[in-house]
Amino acid sequence: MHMSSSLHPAGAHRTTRQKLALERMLAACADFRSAQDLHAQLRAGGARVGLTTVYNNLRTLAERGAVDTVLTEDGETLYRRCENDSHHHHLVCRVCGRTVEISGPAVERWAAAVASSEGFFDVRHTVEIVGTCSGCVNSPTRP
Amino acid sequence: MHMSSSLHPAGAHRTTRQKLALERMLAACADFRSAQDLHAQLRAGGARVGLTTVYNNLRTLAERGAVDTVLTEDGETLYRRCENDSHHHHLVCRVCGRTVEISGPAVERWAAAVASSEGFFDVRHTVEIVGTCSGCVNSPTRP
DNA sequence: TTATGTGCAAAGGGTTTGCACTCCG
DNA sequence: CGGAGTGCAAACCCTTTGCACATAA
Repeated sequence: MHMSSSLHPAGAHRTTRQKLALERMLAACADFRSAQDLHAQLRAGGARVGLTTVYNNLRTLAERGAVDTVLTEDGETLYRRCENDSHHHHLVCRVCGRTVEISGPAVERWAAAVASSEGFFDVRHTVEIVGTCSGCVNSPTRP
Repeated sequence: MHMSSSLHPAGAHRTTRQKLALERMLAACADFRSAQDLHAQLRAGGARVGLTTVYNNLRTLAERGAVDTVLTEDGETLYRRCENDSHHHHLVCRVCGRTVEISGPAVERWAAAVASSEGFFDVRHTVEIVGTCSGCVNSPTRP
């Protein structure tokens, strides 16, 4: 049995109107957005896209590592395009949502060291830092 | 209007069979457990407790800071009694759930430094490290 | 006694799945 | 054409809420 005919290379991806719209939307957004949010904006912008499709594509993009995901405490997943292929973390403003991508070789090393000293293998870690950004400290109202 | 009569001090807490059972269960568990899980174990142990009550009490305990909570990627909240009042993080085995409390002055300093260099204030952070513990690396089946 | 606590049943809310239809390649 | 992609509706799953009943103080 031939595993894959020359017609369909391993990860065949079709270009569809919906995918393009979603990718354009992601490219235009600076912060993390929920799937529902992105869908609503797409609809508002006149794009005919289903919520399921948005979920499907976001999941795919996330698996592929093309978008970052963050979990909110109320069980929502937020997505944002990576502007940086390498491993990194986020510093998020709790008021305006402004996000800064940060990388810290120090933490990476620390996490790996701690884990291996406890005899753990195949280690992954997540780090989220939230604070109030300078712009929001002085203005009590949301921008 | 008198805000509170002398009969009922601000945070009145009643001691009930259910609360005691839950607290005993938490005291006996070393790792993070889901509400459903704790409820199932209570039932299995013969305790007559409702799922709603478990949720109610866990929420209260968490607000009070008596238990730590962790969010899984599939939207579940896991609870565990705090055995350590100070700030710390967790190293969790993805197979058996074994948890090690870790503290890392290095990360704390790093997080604080990164945040302030970006002009953020009132910073909080979360760190979760997951890996496969030594006991689970060699045994493909779950304990 | 009485209001706090309990717990069943049902609603909520984000996400996934079933499945027939669409349309890219 | 043929199968990847789409999207409605319904299922899922964890969690919360409504409300009548139980019970600690």
